[in-house]
Amino acid sequence: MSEVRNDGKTEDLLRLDQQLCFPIYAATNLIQRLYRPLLEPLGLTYSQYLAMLVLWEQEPVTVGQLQSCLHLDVGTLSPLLKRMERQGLVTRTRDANDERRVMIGLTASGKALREAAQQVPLALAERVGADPAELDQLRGLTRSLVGRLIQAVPSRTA
Amino acid sequence: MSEVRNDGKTEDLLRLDQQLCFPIYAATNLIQRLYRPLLEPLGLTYSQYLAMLVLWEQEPVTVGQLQSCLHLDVGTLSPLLKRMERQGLVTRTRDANDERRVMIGLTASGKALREAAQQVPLALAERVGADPAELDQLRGLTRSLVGRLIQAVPSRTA
DNA sequence: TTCTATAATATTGCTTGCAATTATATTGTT
DNA sequence: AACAATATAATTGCAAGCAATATTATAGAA
Repeated sequence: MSEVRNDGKTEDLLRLDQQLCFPIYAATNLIQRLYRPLLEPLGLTYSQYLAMLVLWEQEPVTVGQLQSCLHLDVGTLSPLLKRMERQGLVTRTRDANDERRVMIGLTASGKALREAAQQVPLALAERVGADPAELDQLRGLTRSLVGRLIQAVPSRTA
Repeated sequence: MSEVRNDGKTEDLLRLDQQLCFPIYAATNLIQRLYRPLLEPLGLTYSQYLAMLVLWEQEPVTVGQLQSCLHLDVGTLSPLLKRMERQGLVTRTRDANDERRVMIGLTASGKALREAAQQVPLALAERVGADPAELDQLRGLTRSLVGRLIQAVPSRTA
């Protein structure tokens, strides 16, 4: 009988352009499409590139450390790292002191790849061509959101 | 011989916390993990939820329209829509005027699902618990980035 | 009309991404 | 020492996500 009963406020909350999640989702998909042709010559996917960014800073690192750095599930990282090992970028070795841990290290060619990767960030920034100050502000706000999300998402370790 | 030769500036560009892409990437993954338990009772994945948001606003719609609304590849949308059809949420019918087009419409239960979805945005906002003004600002900046990205990403229709 | 170019969607093959489960190792308790 | 609890990583099963390719339909040119 009654038509769709809404006070008008809750109805608007379902509009696509009211969502915050959607532009973030769209941005990450579009960004990955932009990275692809830049990373493909390096033999890297976008997530592999992120893993390499971690490893180029610190190495070796356990799978769990990578997990908490990248906020990724182990079910994502395990096969990803195996593919990277198969490509000769990283080494996977059990920690002798704690056989549960797997240490991820860089091979020589993994380390060498850093040189070629140097130009990726600039090439991408050029393609996007946005105001650096605006991007800085966006990064800050997004980081603070990520901080909140980490609190909000139930840790699967429980 | 020579150590890693960098001027220090380009080196920093490869640091994970220098990236804008990474917090966006992490945010979207974490957001989807937050949505999952809210959407699972509705029988929706996150991307299916986004498609429903479009359809609840306008319907029927062609696959191509959904594609440009959501900035998704047709290779993503085609199977997604088939799954939604199998679940009885949407209908897929060839346009009689142009047999190339497939019109996506809502079934009765697809329309009805809107009621149950009403509480999702508020439930999520509550879990995240961030300053609404900050989120508004973030949404604005992200939207403008998405606008730039759309320009930057080569359209596959070419 | 006929033949080619373009448009719209679908399919294939691959890499994520995650929940749930499993396998193995360490720690803690008794 | 024995055994449960915990920690770490791998595996399984499913749904995206996209590039490349294929398929079918319309539009355009000859």
